Amino acid sequence: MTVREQPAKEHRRTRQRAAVDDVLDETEDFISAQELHALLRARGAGVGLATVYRTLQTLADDGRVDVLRSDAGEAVYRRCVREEHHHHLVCRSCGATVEIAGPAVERWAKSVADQHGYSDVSHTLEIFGTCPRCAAA
Amino acid sequence: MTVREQPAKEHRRTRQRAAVDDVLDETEDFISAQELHALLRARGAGVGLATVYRTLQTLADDGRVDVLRSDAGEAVYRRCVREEHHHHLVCRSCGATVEIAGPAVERWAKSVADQHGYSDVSHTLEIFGTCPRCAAA
DNA sequence: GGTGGTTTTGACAATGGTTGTCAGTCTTGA
DNA sequence: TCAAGACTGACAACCATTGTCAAAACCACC
Repeated sequence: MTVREQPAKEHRRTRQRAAVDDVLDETEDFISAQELHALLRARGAGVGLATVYRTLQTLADDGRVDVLRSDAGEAVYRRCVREEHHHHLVCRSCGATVEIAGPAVERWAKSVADQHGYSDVSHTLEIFGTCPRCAAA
Repeated sequence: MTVREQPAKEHRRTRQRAAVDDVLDETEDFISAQELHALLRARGAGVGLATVYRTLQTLADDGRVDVLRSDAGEAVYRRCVREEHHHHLVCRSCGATVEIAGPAVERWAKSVADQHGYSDVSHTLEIFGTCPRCAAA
């Protein structure tokens, strides 16, 4: 039983928030505020950068998006989904990405956490390497 | 945690690096570069901020300190307890950290990368949860 | 103890993600 | 329709971190 039950205040529906929502709906992976802003600008739905940040913060506060920190320290966001997550094998050089399922790793992480009495467990795992094409070049 | 396979180059021994080392030795928890810099200044052993950053980066590259990202996105450092590559089980609430060795995961990551032809492989893996003490509170 | 070639340092500028500001705009309930 | 006030956007401010480069420190090697 969690104690934090903020009754998610009502917010006004605006064009900008709808636009951010749309992008989040279409985006499977974590996305940074900067990327989201660039995407919106590219598709013509201009939304101020500050507004993107504020909207994401609000969504995060309401528990409607997950927030992580990328390796570079950038905050990245993703629509909260309860579905099984997957990991990524990313090319360091060209960014080519392969999605990876690792049920064994999930179980391992869970059991390690259990052994130490940690509850409410989540984890992050990314694999980096050089893809065949970049290795050949 | 990120895997690195750089063969720890030799570095010169300087007053500044010794000072940073001392602080790390005395510090149980993760500490930010800014905090470390302030500490050094406070105790009279003035070390430039850029130098603190460089020293920590070097130590991290050599695998002699662990690097994490605080919730605020700040990079935080701690003397490595284990020599080999390892991961962390971190309490979301209080930051309590347990170091984890996962040889099976290392092998798994390697084999997944191999299957897709990726070379020069590294990976990051962190487990987050609520530690027993915070869960009780 | 000198000496020279490197490495390291530190002050400062630059970068880049994120947040603060505030006048003007838009949404909503009445 | 109308007023209250929530929301927006352009821009400045913040701040951790990195880049720069001349000066200082270090470490073989004389």
